[in-house]
Amino acid sequence: MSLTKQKILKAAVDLFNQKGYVNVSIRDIASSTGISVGNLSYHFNTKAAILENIYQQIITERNSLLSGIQLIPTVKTIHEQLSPIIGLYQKYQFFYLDILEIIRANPKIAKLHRTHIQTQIQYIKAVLDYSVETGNMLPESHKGQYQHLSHTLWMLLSFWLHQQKIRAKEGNYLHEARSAVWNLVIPYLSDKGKKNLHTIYEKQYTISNPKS
Amino acid sequence: MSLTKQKILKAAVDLFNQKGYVNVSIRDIASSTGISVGNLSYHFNTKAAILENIYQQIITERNSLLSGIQLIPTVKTIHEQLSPIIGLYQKYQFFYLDILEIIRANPKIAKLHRTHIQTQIQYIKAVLDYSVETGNMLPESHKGQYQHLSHTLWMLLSFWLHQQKIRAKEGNYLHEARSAVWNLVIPYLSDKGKKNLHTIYEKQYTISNPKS
DNA sequence: GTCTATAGAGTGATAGAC
DNA sequence: GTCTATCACTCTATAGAC
Repeated sequence: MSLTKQKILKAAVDLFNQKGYVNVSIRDIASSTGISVGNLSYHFNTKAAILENIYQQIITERNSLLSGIQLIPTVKTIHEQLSPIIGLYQKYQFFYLDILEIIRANPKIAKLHRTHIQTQIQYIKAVLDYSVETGNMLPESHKGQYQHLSHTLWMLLSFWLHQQKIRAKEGNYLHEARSAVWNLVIPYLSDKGKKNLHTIYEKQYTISNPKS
Repeated sequence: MSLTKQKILKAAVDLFNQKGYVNVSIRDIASSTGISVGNLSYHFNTKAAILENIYQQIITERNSLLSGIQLIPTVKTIHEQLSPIIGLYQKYQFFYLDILEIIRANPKIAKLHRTHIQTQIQYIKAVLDYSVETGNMLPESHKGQYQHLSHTLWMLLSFWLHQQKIRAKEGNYLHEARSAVWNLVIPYLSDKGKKNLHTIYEKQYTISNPKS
């Protein structure tokens, strides 16, 4: 990809994150890149084309992130791996914040993203199942329990920034989102799992309380 | 409030729910109401004025709903009261779905809604605390646990429709949102609480599984 | 109260010179 | 590849007749 194309995409992501997808015009992107509208349109025919390229970028980054991950999830590795995952949600936050508008206007991305979400939830479920096997989590107490939990965990991660924006809470995004995840999981941890989690947070008083 | 004003607000809510707040023009609202743009502007100076009136309507309905509620929450009354609350999220879904765009463009509503959310979370917390007193829920196992849980419950309720739209799942909104709430709470229920919950769902196999 | 007509500022996208 | 100029359109809001 040409340098100009890369610069356009970078400027676009920054602007989208700042003002929201629908509030950024191709004029804004052009001037922020330092080129003319005509030139921008030469590189990307439409605004949708820019979005599609960014989405490809998101998928690529996420895949390379997941492929680099330890296959044996322990409490510690899960804790550490949450960091880059949450980081992606932040880097391309406009996509997750404005997802409803985006899929309304772009059926192609809508479909891709839908299966992507499905994959993510199943990935979480697999980590939970494996944690049962390694004795960090208790077995399901009723059928479907961990499917539900996976779904809620996904919601927590993918809407965390959204709720933070709405409530105008500024705190440490990574830290708080990760705390919320662990607090949700705690009741399902075995004694072994709890002990492992405690080791991670031992330097702190406890898993941080929400700021009410 | 004049009949015309009421008709405008009703048409506006319907259109906002269908197409999303930003995608509805005052022309759309006028023609859907069956009046001219000029006439619409006579009744509401700006699009923001329409939104503010709708927001007032939401608050009024919610207050009258909460004031009519049993003060002694049991598992059964909580279950029943979830229905009208979830119903409100559905009736004014555009507000919750497009909340980010709405607060971006309307600081006044942003501030009101922020304190409103705060109240809701504290209300949930109060219900949990009371449920501990009545023996339906276990005492907190660590400080801040139920504050966290209240927050997550609020997220689940307020983003449920959002995730449903994104994932293009059509199922029964009330039924599924309520199941998600109970599934989140189950690990914290006492034996008494579990028994009471079981009574409610006894005609079903179990609390419904998510559709994967 | 209700209408038509229009101002004025945006938008995405394109034509055509260099 | 890059630019300027412009088309064709949509939007909110208002002016002024009835």
